[in-house]
Amino acid sequence: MPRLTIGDLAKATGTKVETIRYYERIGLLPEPGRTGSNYRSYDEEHLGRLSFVRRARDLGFSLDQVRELLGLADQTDRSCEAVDAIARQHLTEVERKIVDLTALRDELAEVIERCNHGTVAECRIIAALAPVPAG
Amino acid sequence: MPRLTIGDLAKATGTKVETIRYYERIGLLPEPGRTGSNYRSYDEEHLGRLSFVRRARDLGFSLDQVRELLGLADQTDRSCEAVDAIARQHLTEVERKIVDLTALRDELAEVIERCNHGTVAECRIIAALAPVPAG
DNA sequence: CTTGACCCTCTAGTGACTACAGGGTGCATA
DNA sequence: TATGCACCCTGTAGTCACTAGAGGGTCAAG
Repeated sequence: MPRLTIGDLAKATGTKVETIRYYERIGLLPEPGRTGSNYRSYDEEHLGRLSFVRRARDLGFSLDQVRELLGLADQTDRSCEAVDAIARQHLTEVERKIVDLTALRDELAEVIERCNHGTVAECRIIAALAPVPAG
Repeated sequence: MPRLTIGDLAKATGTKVETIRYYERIGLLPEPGRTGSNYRSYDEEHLGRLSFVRRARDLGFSLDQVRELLGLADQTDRSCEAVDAIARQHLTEVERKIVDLTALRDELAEVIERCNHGTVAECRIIAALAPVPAG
């Protein structure tokens, strides 16, 4: 089994070294063994676990959700109901964010559209923000 | 001119009291006068300024952007080019976020779709995260 | 034997708040 | 007059998910 330094692991997973140490500190990744000179020493299992974390993060799961998913992934003969629930909850959140941002975009676009490129005093963007016409 | 306590201002703008103090601390709002018992005392101008900040925040501008917009709003006879630029830049960011989140939603939905509600070992959601089939 | 790339720990910073802890003030009510 | 409650004050620390830096040790190549 080949041994990896933290830098190797970082390269293999597209993670910064500091982030790996951070994940270890918060208990998301297990403490690896150490070499004689106190360097962290990883194997394939660590690589798999970190890859899991990164893929889940790329899908927008929070670290708490990733922690839960990791815990569930180990209990292979349980029903995957809980996994499904976490994923669906996350999907709902993402969909809500899209709705919110879309409304925001429309409002912003409208405000910008109205700008006649004159002075600040006449600016519709500022007017849209200010509660009174600067009296 | 009616005087407002920080609580009045909070109610009038839908802002938490702590947030108003925070805005003052970071120099986004001017330090108000104080009463004999050291309570902050606000007037209509403070109300206008905080309303401006909140509307800009609701439109998703960062505090740094709000600071810039506030500075620009005071120079009424300048061209509103800079205002327009900030707003357009923000719009671009919002649009990029929508694109990213939409791609994310599609990927998540696909992963969830494939879940056959069996055991964790067979779970397609976990499989989509794990790099190897748990060998 | 020195240079440079890597590794270590520990601390503090980011954005935009939020939440205490530990006090003081003001007003109404019994 | 006491007391209770809602409000105000300062200051500090917590949130999330990292990121950056200080100040040092290790290792391989030339």
